[in-house]
Amino acid sequence: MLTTTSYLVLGLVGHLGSPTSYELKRAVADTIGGFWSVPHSQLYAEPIRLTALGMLTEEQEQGGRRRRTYTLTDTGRAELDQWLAMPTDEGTELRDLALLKLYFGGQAGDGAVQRVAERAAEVHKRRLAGYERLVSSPPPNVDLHQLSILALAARYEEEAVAFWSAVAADPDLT
Amino acid sequence: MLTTTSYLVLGLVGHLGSPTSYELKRAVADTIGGFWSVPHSQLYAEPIRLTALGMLTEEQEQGGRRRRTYTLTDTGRAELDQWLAMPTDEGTELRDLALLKLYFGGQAGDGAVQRVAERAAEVHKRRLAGYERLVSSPPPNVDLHQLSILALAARYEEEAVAFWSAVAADPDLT
DNA sequence: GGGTACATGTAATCAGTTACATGATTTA
DNA sequence: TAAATCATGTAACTGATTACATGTACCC
Repeated sequence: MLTTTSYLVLGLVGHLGSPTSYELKRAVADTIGGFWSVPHSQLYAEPIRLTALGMLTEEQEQGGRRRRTYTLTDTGRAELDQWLAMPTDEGTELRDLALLKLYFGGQAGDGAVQRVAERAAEVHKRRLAGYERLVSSPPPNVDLHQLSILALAARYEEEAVAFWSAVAADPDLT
Repeated sequence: MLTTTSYLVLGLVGHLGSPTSYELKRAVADTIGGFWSVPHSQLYAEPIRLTALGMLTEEQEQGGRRRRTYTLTDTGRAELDQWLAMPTDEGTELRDLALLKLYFGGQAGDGAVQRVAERAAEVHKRRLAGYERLVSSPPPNVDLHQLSILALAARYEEEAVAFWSAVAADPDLT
């Protein structure tokens, strides 16, 4: 019934207190987005569903932008708690278009693998720099668990930079 | 128009020659699944779409299981080539339910983070073992690009094991 | 005061998920 | 020959994607 997106929203609302959809969007873009992305339209649609289910309450501004702010209900809090406490057997899915292209690299034309690899190396360098900036000067209301995740993500990005640099240097992996 | 799933199917059909949907399913489960999963129903539905678009041809067995085998058309091959040659700006998304739960660990009840971490450590140990087995004795028709990806995935799994073990040992990260 | 970027949402379409269902092989 | 598992598919529903659209604030 509830999807992962639902729990993500419940968790964020719990963490942020009484955010608007736009604030959810910002929070996702800043941090979670790296390992669980959600398009912003979902961050408008999902709170509405959750409100209908009694997991959130909605309060709308009168006048101005007429923004809606959401807060957890006791039901929503209980649902979130129970989900957080349940271990999962799913591992990590390294969803990555460039890896998918490399996977089929044997079928690619001349130079294709190298060009893909060069771009991927750049992308991961940028992300790595971003994470390092975040870890060294974290925004307010980022806690230790969240920081540790950023550190793990940063380590992955390091691996990825090394990996793609090697592929770019020797696209046929001889 | 074409989705990533489309290209995944085109790539697999190109790689395997003339697979059935079931063979696509096996190929995904064995290797790609770790970094780009697709439910099996899509591996039945998508080739039908691609056939309608003229990118695949379908041949159906008479009698027996009446399986359908697919092969690339020239159009399909061209579409795949062009996609493979195009670099992408998207990075890796580390889609991981356990990380998401840990992200909200500050809101979780007593012992929840630890239990999630213990399970996650086990899951990643198993995956690591699986990748190592694959790398040391790869199945036939796995090429060098694919092997290198498995090696990268294995390195991530090592990181993950270390990460989750540390969290399990000290859930509050003091 | 006009442009530009930020902020806030809605609508249509369709891929993806989930569940169901049954046929073919193997094995005990 | 019964049970279990592998293999092959279909159907319904809905969440996710994509595109559009407009309002508000800020800056030059």
